Amino acid sequence: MKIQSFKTNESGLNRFFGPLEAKIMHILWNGPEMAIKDVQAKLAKEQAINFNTVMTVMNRLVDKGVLRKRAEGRVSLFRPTQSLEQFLETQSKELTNDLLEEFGPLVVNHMLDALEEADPALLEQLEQKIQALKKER
Amino acid sequence: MKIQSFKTNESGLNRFFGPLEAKIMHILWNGPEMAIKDVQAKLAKEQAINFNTVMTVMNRLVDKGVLRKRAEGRVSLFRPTQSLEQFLETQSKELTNDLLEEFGPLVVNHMLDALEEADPALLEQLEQKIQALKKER
DNA sequence: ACCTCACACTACCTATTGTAATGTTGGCAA
DNA sequence: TTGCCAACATTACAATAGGTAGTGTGAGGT
Repeated sequence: MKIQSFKTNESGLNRFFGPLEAKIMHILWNGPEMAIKDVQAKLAKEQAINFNTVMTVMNRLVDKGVLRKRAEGRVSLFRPTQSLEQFLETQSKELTNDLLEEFGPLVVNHMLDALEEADPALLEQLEQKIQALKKER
Repeated sequence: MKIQSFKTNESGLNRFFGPLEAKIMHILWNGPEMAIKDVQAKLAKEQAINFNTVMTVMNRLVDKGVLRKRAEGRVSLFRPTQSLEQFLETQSKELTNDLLEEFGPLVVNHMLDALEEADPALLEQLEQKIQALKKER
């Protein structure tokens, strides 16, 4: 399985995951390989949560291919299959390609409008990358 | 309600709608204001489909705000609230903004890589737009 | 008066996500 | 040795989204 939907009404990891899934991924991305109990303990700091609930969701994340499970004695240890950076890289690339495929030039204009308002520095970066690309040819 | 999810494993209108919803929107975007029966007739050319099914889905599209319903005698006529062009414009803008918000500079790079491969002409367009923006200031 | 047609209402199915009870098993303690 | 407990597996239920469709209702024409 794979991530296959980007939510426009959420932010951060919640754009790719359900709320509990997102919290779990956040924890696993900001710590070492962990057992279910460890994740539960971290989640419980905010809100009491059932062990089995955490287990079910973590196993589903394994099914989806975003977590990897490894047996260590009778305990299962979980860690993301990709680093957060890789994940964001993969997702943003996929989304960018999809957007260009689907909308083509429309997106180029929106991109510029958005860049101009939000972050003129990125505009500079953009121009320089274009120059660089031109030189390559 | 509003569109709130962009599917990466689909294409065209199916990125924003369910498969039946997408077919219905396609029909309404490529024809005049229509009654349920008209839409059903068009759908039935490919595949027999129940009148009530079409009605339910069309009413849900009204709830979502993408269709508008108008009583004409005892018949209800439906049409999109936005033109297809406006819809795509809105969606691509929203998505572009979200992408930049979420990923910032990452997206700028992917955008360029994708543009270079897919459509070098867009690269030119991009550069010219940047020049134009710079002059404005 | 009644029948038909369009619409409304309701319900069920599948999938996704959150939630949690119940079942199973293997290793350690008494 | 026996038996309990911790961790895992299995199963199930709720909510939401979307596809499907039966049943109910009401207004117009016959």
